[in-house]
Amino acid sequence: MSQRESSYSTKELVNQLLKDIQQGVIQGADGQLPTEPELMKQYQVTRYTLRQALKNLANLGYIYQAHGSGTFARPHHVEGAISLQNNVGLTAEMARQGKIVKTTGISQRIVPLSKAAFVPESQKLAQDTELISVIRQRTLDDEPFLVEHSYYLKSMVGEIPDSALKGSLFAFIDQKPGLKVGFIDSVIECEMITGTPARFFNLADGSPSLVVRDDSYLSSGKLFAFSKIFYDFRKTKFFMLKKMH
Amino acid sequence: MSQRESSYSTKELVNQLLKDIQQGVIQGADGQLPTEPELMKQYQVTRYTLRQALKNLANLGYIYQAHGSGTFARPHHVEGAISLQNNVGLTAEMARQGKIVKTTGISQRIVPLSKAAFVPESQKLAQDTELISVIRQRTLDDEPFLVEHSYYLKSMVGEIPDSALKGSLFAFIDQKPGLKVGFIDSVIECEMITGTPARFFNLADGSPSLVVRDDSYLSSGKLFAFSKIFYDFRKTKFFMLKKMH
DNA sequence: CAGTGGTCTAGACCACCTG
DNA sequence: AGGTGGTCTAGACCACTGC
Repeated sequence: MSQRESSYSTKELVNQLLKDIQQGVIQGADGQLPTEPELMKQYQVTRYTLRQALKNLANLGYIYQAHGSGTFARPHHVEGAISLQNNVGLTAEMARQGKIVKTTGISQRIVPLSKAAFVPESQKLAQDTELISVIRQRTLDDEPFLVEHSYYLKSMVGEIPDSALKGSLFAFIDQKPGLKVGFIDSVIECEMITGTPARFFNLADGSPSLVVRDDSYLSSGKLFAFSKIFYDFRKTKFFMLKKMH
Repeated sequence: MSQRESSYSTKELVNQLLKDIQQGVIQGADGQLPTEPELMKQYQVTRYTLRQALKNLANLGYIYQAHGSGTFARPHHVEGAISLQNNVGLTAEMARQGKIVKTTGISQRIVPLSKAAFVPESQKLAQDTELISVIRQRTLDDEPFLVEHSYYLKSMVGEIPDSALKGSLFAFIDQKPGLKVGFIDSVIECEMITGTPARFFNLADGSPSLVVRDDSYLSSGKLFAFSKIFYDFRKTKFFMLKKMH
């Protein structure tokens, strides 16, 4: 761990603690971390900030806190799995595991809602709502991995430059002034696929696929996009940590 | 909303707020809830307790808070979906939606780890660890829904009476003194099934299934069970809310 | 600029685990 | 009994939104 002049914000403390945990410089041989009073002193933060940071790390699966016993580092995650709770984006998350996500196929066009292949799960929009339809094929370590079909509400996000389509569309939206992503409703299911997705994965029509349906909202609560992502079921595992209380 | 003598705990406040939101007695026509100072006054709690409760409700998808604008009720969840974040158990969650989960087939036996059909994702145990193997077939509204194969560490949970096998094994564990469930690692994937699960679902060998692999830990951090649940992919949707920040 | 939720401080007391 | 994390109080200041 390192000393600092100004005090840590929760976010900074999360990053610093994570670094120190991964380098093994704060936990003992049994994985136990210092007590909260000691961590408060070491990192010069109040208990509130410390506990916010520890809660974040627990939600990400890096530590757990046992009432009456102490705080402990956890052995690492399931290999190759995609965290459902993590929100750094797919590319960044895979990069952490040394894997590379590339976008190999893109198409963009404008359609009215009435012509969309699917609609949001829990929201009604006018039939003539203008949508930007984006279909992307993406690979993981140069092998077919997913087909993503997204609809963005044109009235909310404006134009999407081709340069933004190759990387994280999510980051592009978040950067625009006045557009802050708030939350995403996800539905995970298993569906038979045909046509383009099946061919991209080199699977027969009628093969299964792990499918994630997302409805994306701004922090203001307004829907700005909805999408459907087809994953190659042979290469995909989703991971999450459920906490009891 | 109702008046109370003693002040609410966070958990009680969550339940009370949820009731008041679902009955529509606190939000306006546009779904906006009173401001935090007003809610503090109405429910006689401090801001800390109130915000803990609101955070819980937001994580469950019932409300969202928009910085600078206010707190709003959200339209309801995806029909028939199983929340990945909810921890009341499958039976109770389905009951909320008016659906009934029954256990139709049970088998229990003792096996060593070396004979288990699968092992925990991220933990090594001795090959001779004694396990209680439990296989259960469960229906949703009297139609085949899932096949669950669980292994419990005998040294930790002791005997499991037949009476406990019909309902929530989870609740049975949690009730035993000294056994408090802490967290569960879940991995979701899509897998081809054959044999018993396929026949239970009336599907051909090689049909897909939505599979959830759980590793269950006590609050002390010790693994006490691991399981694999096969869901009929035609009837299963998982739901979760991802929050950004 | 007024009003909203978001972050942080400082401190008290409670509940749980271990010796 | 002593030490751990969990909950709660009371209050300050910051950041964002909308008029």
